Amino acid sequence: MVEIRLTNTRTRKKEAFTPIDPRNVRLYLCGPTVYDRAHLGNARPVLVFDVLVRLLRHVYGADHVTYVRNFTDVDDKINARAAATGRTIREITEETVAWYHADMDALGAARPDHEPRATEYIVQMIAMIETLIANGNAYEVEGHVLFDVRSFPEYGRLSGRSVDDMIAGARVEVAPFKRDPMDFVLWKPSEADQPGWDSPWGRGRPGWHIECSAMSAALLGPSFDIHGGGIDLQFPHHENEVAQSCCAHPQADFAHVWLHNEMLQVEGKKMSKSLGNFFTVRDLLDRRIAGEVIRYVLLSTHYRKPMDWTQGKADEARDILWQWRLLSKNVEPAEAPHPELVEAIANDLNTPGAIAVLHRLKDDPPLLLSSARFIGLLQVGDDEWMRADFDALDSQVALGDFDQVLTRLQDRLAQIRADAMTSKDFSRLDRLKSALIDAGLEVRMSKAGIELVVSPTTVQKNVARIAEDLET
RNA sequence: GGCGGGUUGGCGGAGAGGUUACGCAGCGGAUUGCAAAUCCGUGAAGACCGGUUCGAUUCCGGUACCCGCCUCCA
Repeated sequence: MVEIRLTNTRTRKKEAFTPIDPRNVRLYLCGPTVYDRAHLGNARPVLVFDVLVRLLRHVYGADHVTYVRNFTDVDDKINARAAATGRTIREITEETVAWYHADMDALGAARPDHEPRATEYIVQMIAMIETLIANGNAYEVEGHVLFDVRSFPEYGRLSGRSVDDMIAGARVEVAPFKRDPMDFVLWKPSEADQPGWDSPWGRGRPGWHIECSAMSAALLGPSFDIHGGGIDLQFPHHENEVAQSCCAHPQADFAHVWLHNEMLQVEGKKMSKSLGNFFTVRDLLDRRIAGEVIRYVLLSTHYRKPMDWTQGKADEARDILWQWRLLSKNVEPAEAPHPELVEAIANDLNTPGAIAVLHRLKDDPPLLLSSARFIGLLQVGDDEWMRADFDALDSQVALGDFDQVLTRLQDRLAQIRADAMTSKDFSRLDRLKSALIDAGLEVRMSKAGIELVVSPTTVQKNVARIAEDLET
């Protein structure tokens, strides 16, 4: 069996992965707060986990993995969006969930087994908060319930901070009713115009952190295998989850392995609205950058390193995928991926190493195909982006399939070339050739004949025009 | 101030204490009416300063610079 090694934030080491129960390997990934389109950085942990889940299913069996990713659908940002647009919270969250699904689908990320919504687990959250109060880890004050960080000696261990350090560096205004400045909210009161649920502490809504603790416990149990997210969630979100879950389930030990991906940058800078380099996955798709291309770029840097999104990388990825697509056209995939590729992924999800393996498989298209698919590339149906549409074409001639246009062109060119070879006058042929190259076509002439190959830059419309002119 | 990530050849980007990463670009050759594609070959690296070692880009310490978290942004 393939040995999987993962870097565990909890221990700061790369460790051999041993599931609690090999018949049911359980993972949890913090999902989005649904108030707007997912930006490119949101896609990174999703793809990291997508690759991880593919590996785990390969090793432990497709039916022996449970992958949970939540939707946070109660949050003050959502409330603000509703107030600003005059729409209902429900409309906004439903719409955003649908967007999220569409965008992540486009990146080839398989849907998790469960996608719980926070609002469906309020009962479990209230129960967990009651337990925390009963255990002496939380207290109610002025309609709020707060977690008492001093009651959990391990607090700060995941993120490598001590409570005292955090207080020293804190720049937060501390609510006067907190026992300790680092205490965080489990439950807070809602105004009449805010979403709220009845609870032992009055009508209110949950704090952010308790959601993930309650949903992971409900769907995966108090102890499970892998928990992940962006490194920015390590503190406070994940630290607080650990505190809540471990105190509510003292006999359990919550997530065994913590995986954190480093952040994404754009052209060397942090992606932010103020820098004007902020964009969503949908923005890229709308610019006709294929989901598969985005996936390739994100997987071409190891998940624990900061990664830079650049247009140059997107272009290179497009060209490589195009080449692989041509190579594996009409090819049946081999039965299994290349062992070295699986080994690379098993070694702390070394996706750049896996891509290097793919490059070496150019001579074996079936194996290239099965191996690429192991990391979600060259999937059936993801090659839509290779077909330019004819919508804008206002040709007089009915064109039919573009392949037929190319075949006709090839034949005409071959004829013209044969004539040129005898007359030694290549001027017309050269003019045609450069016109076709300008239109983005590859023109391959050999003794065997002429082959026209579409490239990522082919403007089919222009090629069709040339073909048309040649006919008349 | 505290915690963490990064710094590899022109660009992107890995593994490994000693033997080719890989890709893109470049260069040389084969091939071609000319090209393209393809094939063959090839140069090019490890921020800086110390230490450990027979040997370090890889381990340890320090310096510099970049980035992030500590503020419910993955």
